[in-house]
Amino acid sequence: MLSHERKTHLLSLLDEQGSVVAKDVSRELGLSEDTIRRDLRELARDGRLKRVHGGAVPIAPANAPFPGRIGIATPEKVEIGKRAAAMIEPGHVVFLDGGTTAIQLARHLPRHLDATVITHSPNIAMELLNHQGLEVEIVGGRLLRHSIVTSGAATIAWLGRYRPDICFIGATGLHPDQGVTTGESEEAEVKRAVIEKSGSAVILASSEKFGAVSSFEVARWTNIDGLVVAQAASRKAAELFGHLGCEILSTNQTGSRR
Amino acid sequence: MLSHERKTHLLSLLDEQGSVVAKDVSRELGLSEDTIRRDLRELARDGRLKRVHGGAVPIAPANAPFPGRIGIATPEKVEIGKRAAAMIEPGHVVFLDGGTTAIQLARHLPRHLDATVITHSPNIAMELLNHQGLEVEIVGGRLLRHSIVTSGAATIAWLGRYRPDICFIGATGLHPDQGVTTGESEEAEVKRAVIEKSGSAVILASSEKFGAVSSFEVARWTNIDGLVVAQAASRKAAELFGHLGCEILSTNQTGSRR
DNA sequence: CAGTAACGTGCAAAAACGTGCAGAGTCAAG
DNA sequence: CTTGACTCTGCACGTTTTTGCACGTTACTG
Repeated sequence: MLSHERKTHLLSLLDEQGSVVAKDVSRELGLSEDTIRRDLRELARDGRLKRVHGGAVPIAPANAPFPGRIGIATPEKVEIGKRAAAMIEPGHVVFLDGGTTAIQLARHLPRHLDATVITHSPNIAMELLNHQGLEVEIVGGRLLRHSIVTSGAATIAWLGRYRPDICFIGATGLHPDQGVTTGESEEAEVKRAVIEKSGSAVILASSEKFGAVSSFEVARWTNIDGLVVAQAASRKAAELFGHLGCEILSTNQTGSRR
Repeated sequence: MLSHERKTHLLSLLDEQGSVVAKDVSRELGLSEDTIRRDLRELARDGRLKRVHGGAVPIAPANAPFPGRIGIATPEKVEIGKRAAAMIEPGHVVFLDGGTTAIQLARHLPRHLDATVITHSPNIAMELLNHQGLEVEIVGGRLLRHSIVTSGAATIAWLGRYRPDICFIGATGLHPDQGVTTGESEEAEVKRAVIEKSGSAVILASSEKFGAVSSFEVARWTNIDGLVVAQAASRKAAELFGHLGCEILSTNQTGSRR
């Protein structure tokens, strides 16, 4: 790994998570802390970040009023996003739901992937501007402020035109008996419609949602093909959802094939 | 293998992966590291890449300034945006074009204005998230990277559903005889469609566009109702466009209301 | 105020580097 | 066909950069 790659990695971590911890990065990359510290020192000398005890923080701490950046990226969401991104193959037509985990997916798509992404989130669309090879299709409609997605009758009608190969859906409740649920009625309708049209449906599943039930049903388990979970949560996921007929996908498991 | 082939290969690797490691490439191609290093050195001398210890990285580091943030806000665009924002009244249904000037308009909308904004730019939509009173409607379609708006047949079809009270349109050419023009064919079609559906059409007119002609016609002057210009450019605007039947609007002039 | 974690510096091994050089291949003139 | 100039490639060798470890110092934590 080149020193330059490391520095880029550090800066992007800083961008995604708001801070970096030298120890964590050294473990993640399999390098000594000294090396990471040296990199951080040099980046700090160049004014690219601010060095603090234990790691580093962005140079201008209060520079993120832009709402597109909201939604803190927990390591778990980053991991799930990365794993899900690896499922997308060249030529695929993919639907991407809104939400912080989906943003991580978008962020970790290979930079030159040749595929089509359909999304109803302007947030996701903006995130994908950097990906040259990608064709991006936006589903219009009334914008829901809270979740930064479009919804409503217009959105549903428009969705009827698409038949994605695969869709990646977020949810706020994942319960063995109650199925996949979310907290907003309109959003639930959109998710339902997407899942129905898609060749396969994959849920982006943070462990905090395990066992939870929200008010509006998105799908029964029989309609879900896969569940992307973090490595640390894969055992719990297998216990809860393993018998429901959907594949549990996490890093280094169940086929690491891209 | 020819030296030229190798160099092409190196550059494409760089493009795909964001960096190349001399050792890896030498192994991959079955050549000595010296040869690869020589190639890299020459490519670096020609300014095609940047040499670093261990390999090379792209010349313009992929520091990808978040595209939503780019779009320099010149004082003139800010002034035009402010002036145009003042034209929007409670209850209005407004169409907002994409572009840097339109972003300024969005940014200067009263924070609690009770109105509806229709836009085909995810950029604008994100900008409007902060405006609590606003209803935001996104027009879907294929995303044009360069201008950050949707376009294409789907967008045009979708537009058919709206009848905005007023639309604010950007353009790259404003010529007394040649009318309003822009540099992208698909975009021009969208702008045409919007103007046709709108109760009144207003152009956001930076003075740099005065007298310019781009390749694709957006509208004739007879279809344009207003031209928002900066104070400093208002005299020139009056000379050029005053006789064409559209109102020239700038701060402190021509009735600051509506 | 004591214990722990993080820090910086010096140092040595390893990796990568640049340069000079020799062998192999190419090409055109003789 | 031969010869000489030229280029490309890989190797040798000395130099520079990077990296991890050791060790003494500094900064947090309770």
